[in-house]
Amino acid sequence: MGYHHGDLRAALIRASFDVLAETGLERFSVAAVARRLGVSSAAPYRHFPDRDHLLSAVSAAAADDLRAAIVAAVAEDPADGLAAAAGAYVRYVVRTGAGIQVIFAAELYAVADDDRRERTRALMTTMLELTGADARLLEATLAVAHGYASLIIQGFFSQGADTLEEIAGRAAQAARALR
Amino acid sequence: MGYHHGDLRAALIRASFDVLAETGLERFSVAAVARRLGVSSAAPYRHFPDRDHLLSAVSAAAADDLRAAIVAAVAEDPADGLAAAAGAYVRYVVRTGAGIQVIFAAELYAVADDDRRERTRALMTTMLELTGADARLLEATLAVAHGYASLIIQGFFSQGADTLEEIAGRAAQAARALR
DNA sequence: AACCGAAGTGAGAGACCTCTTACATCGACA
DNA sequence: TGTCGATGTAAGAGGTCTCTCACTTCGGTT
Repeated sequence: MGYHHGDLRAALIRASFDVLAETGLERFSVAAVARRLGVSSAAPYRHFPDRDHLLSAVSAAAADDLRAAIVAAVAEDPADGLAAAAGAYVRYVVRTGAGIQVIFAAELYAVADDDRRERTRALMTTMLELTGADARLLEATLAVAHGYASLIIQGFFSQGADTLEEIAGRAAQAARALR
Repeated sequence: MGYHHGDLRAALIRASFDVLAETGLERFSVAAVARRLGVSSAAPYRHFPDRDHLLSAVSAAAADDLRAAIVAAVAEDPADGLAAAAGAYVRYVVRTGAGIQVIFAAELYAVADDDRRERTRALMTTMLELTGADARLLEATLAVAHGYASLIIQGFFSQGADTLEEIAGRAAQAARALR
């Protein structure tokens, strides 16, 4: 594949996940994403007007993926929907490593990207509709899942001691207790 | 107050909290802390060998403060200890705005600062001892509190709609349900 | 009173980042 | 086949940051 990449826009979003997982949002840079793809550091600006818009697109993609993962998990175990959703949430974070850092990142709200905001909202309302939980219980469940996920990302769990799968299970268990 | 500051070391740590609250860990910089205190950007390096050691000291201070807040809250309502602790955790975040971003930040584990690690550990064992909870329940409670706290910091709750105090109450309520 | 060390300062090297500009390449379509 | 627009590049302006170095200030000790 030569001068032209093919689908750089999509590749940038995918590579951004990797960079976020490796360095964290804190050290995320457009330049690092470009390097990872072997394109010049100017190339991303053909597809996104600035760094924040790239991150915003990453955020929208993450919200969509997470939503899909939750939908699938709830479909598999509808009777225990919220717990399944919480487990899926944590597993998603383990898999993608980063989406979460960006889905709810306030700084990105500055970007005039209604798409993103909408997809985050869709994520929430989907959970509401699927599980039939009231807003309060949903909020608590989200907090549990987000708490476990954040702790994982921040390196709270000494690796090796617990499988991430075990942690996801405990998150689901905790969500179940909330009801 | 002239050329010499008095207690710049402590002032740096305090100002770091403000900077963290305003800009987030993501955009934290030693230079910004120095600016805020009106000292030269070289001054902090008289007290901390590098940026990570400053953040590590901030982290240790945050862990201590949070621990004290939790101890006080549990003492006030020992029968409902874990819920009180969760509420205190969220309120602490609201008050200091930032400590949490740094207490569990994996990147700082690189710093050879056993003090910090120890104080984070003390925070956990204190909760264990005070409340008599088993490790599993404690973990779930921490996740709830940390989840609510992270969501607040990330701007998930549209301000105005809920008082932060109300949110802290809901976090405590959720923690209570876990038992 | 003189001095010494702790704690400041100003200047700047070196790294990295964001984003711009002028130019190069290539695929699609006339 | 020729050309044109989309998508890439190289170079660089301008910014911020971390951390260093040589020098200054000043409180406390002798």
